[in-house]
Amino acid sequence: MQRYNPKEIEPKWQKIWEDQGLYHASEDPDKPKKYVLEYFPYPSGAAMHVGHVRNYTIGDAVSRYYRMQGFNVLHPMGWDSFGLPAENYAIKTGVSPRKAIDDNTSHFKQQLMQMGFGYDWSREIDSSKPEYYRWTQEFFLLLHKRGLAYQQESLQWWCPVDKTVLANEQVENGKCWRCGNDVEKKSLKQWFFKITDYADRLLQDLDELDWSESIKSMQRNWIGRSEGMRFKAPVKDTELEIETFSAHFEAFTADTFVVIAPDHPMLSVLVKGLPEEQEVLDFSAEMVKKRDTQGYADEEHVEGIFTGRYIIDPVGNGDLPIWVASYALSHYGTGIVKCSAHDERDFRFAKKYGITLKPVLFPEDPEKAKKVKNLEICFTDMKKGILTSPLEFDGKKAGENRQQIIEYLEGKGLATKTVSYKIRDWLISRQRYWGAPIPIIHCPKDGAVAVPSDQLPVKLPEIESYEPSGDGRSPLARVPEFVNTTCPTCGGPAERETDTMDGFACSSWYFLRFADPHNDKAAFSADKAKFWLPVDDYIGGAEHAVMHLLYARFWTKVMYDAELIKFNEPFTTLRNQGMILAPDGQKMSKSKGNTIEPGGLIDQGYGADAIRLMELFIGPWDQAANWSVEGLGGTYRFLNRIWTLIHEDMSIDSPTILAQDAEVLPIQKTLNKTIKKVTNDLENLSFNTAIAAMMECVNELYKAKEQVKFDQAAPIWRQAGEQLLQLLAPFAPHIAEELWSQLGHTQSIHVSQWPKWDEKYLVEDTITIAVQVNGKVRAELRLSPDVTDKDAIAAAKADPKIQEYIAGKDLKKSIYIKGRLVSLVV
RNA sequence: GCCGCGAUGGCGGAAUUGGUAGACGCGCGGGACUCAAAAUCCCGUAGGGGCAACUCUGUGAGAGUUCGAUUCUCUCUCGCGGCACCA
Repeated sequence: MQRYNPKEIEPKWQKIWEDQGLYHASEDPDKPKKYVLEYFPYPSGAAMHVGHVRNYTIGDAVSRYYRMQGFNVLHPMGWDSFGLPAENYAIKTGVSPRKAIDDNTSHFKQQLMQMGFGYDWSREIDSSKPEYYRWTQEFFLLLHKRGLAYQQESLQWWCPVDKTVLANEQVENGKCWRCGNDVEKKSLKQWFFKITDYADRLLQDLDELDWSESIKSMQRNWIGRSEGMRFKAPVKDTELEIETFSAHFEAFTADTFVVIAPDHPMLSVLVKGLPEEQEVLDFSAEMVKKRDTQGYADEEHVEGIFTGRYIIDPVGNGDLPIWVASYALSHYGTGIVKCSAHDERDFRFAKKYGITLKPVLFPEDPEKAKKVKNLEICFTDMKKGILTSPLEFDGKKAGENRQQIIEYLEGKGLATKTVSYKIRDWLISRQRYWGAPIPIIHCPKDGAVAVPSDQLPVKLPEIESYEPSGDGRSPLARVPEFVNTTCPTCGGPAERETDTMDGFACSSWYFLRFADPHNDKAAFSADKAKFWLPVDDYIGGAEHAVMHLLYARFWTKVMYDAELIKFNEPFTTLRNQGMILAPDGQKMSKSKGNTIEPGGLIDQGYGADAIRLMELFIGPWDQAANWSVEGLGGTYRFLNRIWTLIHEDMSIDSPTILAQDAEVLPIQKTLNKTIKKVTNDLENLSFNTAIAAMMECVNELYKAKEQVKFDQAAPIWRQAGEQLLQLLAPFAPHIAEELWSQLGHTQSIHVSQWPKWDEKYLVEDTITIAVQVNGKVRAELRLSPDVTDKDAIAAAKADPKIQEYIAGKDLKKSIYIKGRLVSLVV
């Protein structure tokens, strides 16, 4: 007998599928479409490990299932290939990023192919090719034209190792997200995208999306919308006016001082001419430096200095001193806050510097209230706290009167309702070589001028040295042929922008390019985009929760506003697969030396199919799991059992007519039960239980093999084998295809029609009903499924075991739950 | 601190969403085949008690709702992920 040998059959079918173009998608209007997408990977030099593979396995299983269900499936793959690693590698080795990326790409592609993933490779894209980034530049121009791209000189996070600026979200705990080194602040003129203009829509539209709660919550958190009141106040003895923002304004009459951020642009104006001017500015600069380098991690350590100025409080709390405080943030709200005894930080700050506090909000508990009054404790509960001031709200719960307080303040013209956000504009300038050049020309006469669309792409020149200049300009600044050009407006001499775009710009629209990857007239045709998009199933890791997923949503909305597309969210459903950890429960990493690569497992003989099954069988796909080599042995054994079952027992030349015979009924039941279970589980993405159901089916067929007279059962036997293979096909495509062809099929199993179950095989003549007495199961009955309530209860009461428990007692209650149990209460 | 998710045998996990807890797999124990091993196949496997039929306990902890709770409500403990001086 021929043994199951994945090493032989897997490469064979991979080649046949690719040669036949099995996964080529085309715009067929007769079939409903499904667009299944996994985030396009960065082709790094490191090998793919079993953790990465899970992501692609999910997408592949889903897309194969959809195809067999009759959908027109688009399942593409490409390369997110701009970015720092290739450039840093070039600096180290002298190998050009282009070459490094090309080498890595072919290696990565080969790894994907040996797993048998069904991608439409005719749609392969590469974000660092001019054919692609030409359109990334086009979208820059679109944002620029719509007033959403602007340049600004400002203090920016600067990574001294990567020698480039970073967006907010790319700074993690004061460290660079890429290299992990401490970041600094540097003043530079940079390009931004105005994502803040879309903050409200990005927030609101989240509600409609079929995304995991945790990702939605991360985005909400990141956008950080809070409603509050904005107070305007004149600065005493000056012509100046300041504005403060407060989301917890209910106890506004308690305000006794004001704090301003040490890096607030207004600070220098505020203290101008005062005797303490220099002292305040020096101290503030010191605080900013301290905060940026080491931070005020310890909450006890707040610092500050009195500015020498006061505001005249608009709500009548008198003259309030203005302090510079280390905890005030210049970029949140207005950067200036009115402070009171009802905020932990304000309270601590005031105590430290001996500033007056005046509580007006108290807890119900009189003991506690006394402590609040004596300033022993800080009370901040704006929901449950009771106000004593102003008079109109005396004795009322702050939480229940928030709206009334807003109306009160607005009615008296004391403050205006405002919304504040945490999200800041997206910084896209990179002082690096390996990115899409920003298509702008700086003209001494006309300023920053957009490169006309017909002059795109602004091509990345080939250079010799990739070393950043260190002065804050990209290596492109050293290429005169690139820099020197003429102004598109006046024709005079001008210079090109030397910054390149953040890699997240490329990934903010790549899902659209897959719809029309070879179009050289436009980024995509409206028709093709309309046909394929939005993405139906987007599958990826949670690491993209705020950056990529927020930026892509932003660009989509901009394109929608520009009427380039008809949808306004790019990803209808988002699935975040759980991480695969090393067997010891740690994250897999090269440095820890605990990575497990599918290539190695394939070489050992397990085969891609067993690995794919294990990726999904190991647990719910969205939960983390530890990789288990023993477990892989289990899925491999399962495939062997299927091989034996079909190869040995079924590949006989038997008629495919369905036998109706009492002997084959158990097989019919097993089969139809499994089809139903696997189909429903796939709809719910319960891959692990779908695989368990197939294992169960195989076990039952093994038993049936012993019991049933083989000859008589042959036709149903064959049908069982074929349908089982079809169920297996999305998970283990190679073995399913091989056995399918051995059974005599000439067309691929992957374009065969998904089997349907027949309910008639699933109805039972008798069912098992549990009988509970006082909530405990005491007996089991075999009854007809359509037994009436009355009969079921009567049968239960008549059961001798039940009699033992209920004899001579009052029956208080009797319940029959159809098909499940009888519950008796005595 | 805030937000989100979770806790079930020796292990990964299942349970039709309120209805017989532990499917399926791993591991372990026993058996068959074999001169032997591997591979394969079959049986057993939550814990305690009993020769047994059987019986008691059991889904992180405690309360509650219910005829009935792994599932719903509240309080707490622990773990994972995210954000964090956000006024």
